[in-house]
Amino acid sequence: MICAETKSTVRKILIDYLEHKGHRKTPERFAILDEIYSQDTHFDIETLYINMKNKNYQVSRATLYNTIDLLLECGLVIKHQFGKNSSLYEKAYECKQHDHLICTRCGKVIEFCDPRIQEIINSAQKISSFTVSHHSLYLYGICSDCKKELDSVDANE
Amino acid sequence: MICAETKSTVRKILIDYLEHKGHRKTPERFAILDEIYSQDTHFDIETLYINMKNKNYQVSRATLYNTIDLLLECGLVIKHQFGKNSSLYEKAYECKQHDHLICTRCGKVIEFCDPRIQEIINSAQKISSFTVSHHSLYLYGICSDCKKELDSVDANE
DNA sequence: ATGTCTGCAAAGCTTTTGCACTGAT
DNA sequence: ATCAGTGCAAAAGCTTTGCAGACAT
Repeated sequence: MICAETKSTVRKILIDYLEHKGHRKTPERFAILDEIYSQDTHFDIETLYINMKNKNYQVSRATLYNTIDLLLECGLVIKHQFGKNSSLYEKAYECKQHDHLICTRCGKVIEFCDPRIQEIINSAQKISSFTVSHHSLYLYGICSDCKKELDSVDANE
Repeated sequence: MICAETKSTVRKILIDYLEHKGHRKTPERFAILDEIYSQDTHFDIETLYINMKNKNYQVSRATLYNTIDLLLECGLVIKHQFGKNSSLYEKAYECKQHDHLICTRCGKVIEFCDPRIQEIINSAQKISSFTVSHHSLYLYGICSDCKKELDSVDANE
């Protein structure tokens, strides 16, 4: 799932960040980081909570939220809101940059890559004088499976 | 704020949609549509609720949520989740296509346009066999004002 | 030893749901 | 006259907060 090198690199990033900010290096924070980097898909807080509980590493939801905030700040995690109620998160280091196609009917999420997005970001930064740290491109639509189902519903009307 | 022509066009779109789906043409639905199209910025449900209450047109939150769902389905409204807790909405007809730069520190939102996004959508549709109806591109970063503040904080450390 | 971080439970917010009533068809 | 749609209030779900105790420094 995750190579040892990535694991030690992200730990180092977190350590540097915590030291720079004067935060404590608690075991919970590293356990949460490890768990997140063992995930290969988007996850929500509840799933993370259950997964860690199942592995007999119990942390409270409050700590998960606190720690996720830290990881967001140091760029090790990205937060998404795909239009469902709960936020989804995703590890951010050494993940190939990708964007998301979301089916508005069944909720399916497909990832895709397009280097042209970087050109858009460069232009926008110049115009706005923002410093862009990350982005999310969501394309909402209907997936091919749902399209078929909708067509057959229409046919029955 | 809104020209008479746009107002009558979006009403017509809603009427067509309601008739096609066999839904009733209730006064609440048109009042909500009008109120949304008199907004010029992103809004949340609570703001919409308060605004309509202040104009002595009282509708329940439940009806607002129900109606917004209909308007989303017929493409007259777009839903955003900028990373705050509550969803933000925006009218969708005859709005110039635009995307969003979001300051992760102060929450400021700036809109920008880039036609190259359409090329990306076209490619993604081909590859995934999705039918994309709309999209949201969020660029997260630090705005120039916050950058100044952060620099002065760093200087004091 | 100190003060930050954690865990727990309660509170807060947004959104959804159940039910009786209203009104568009 | 029907039954979809509305309003209200309660419930549900996600996230934050307050406080006592634990532990990294």
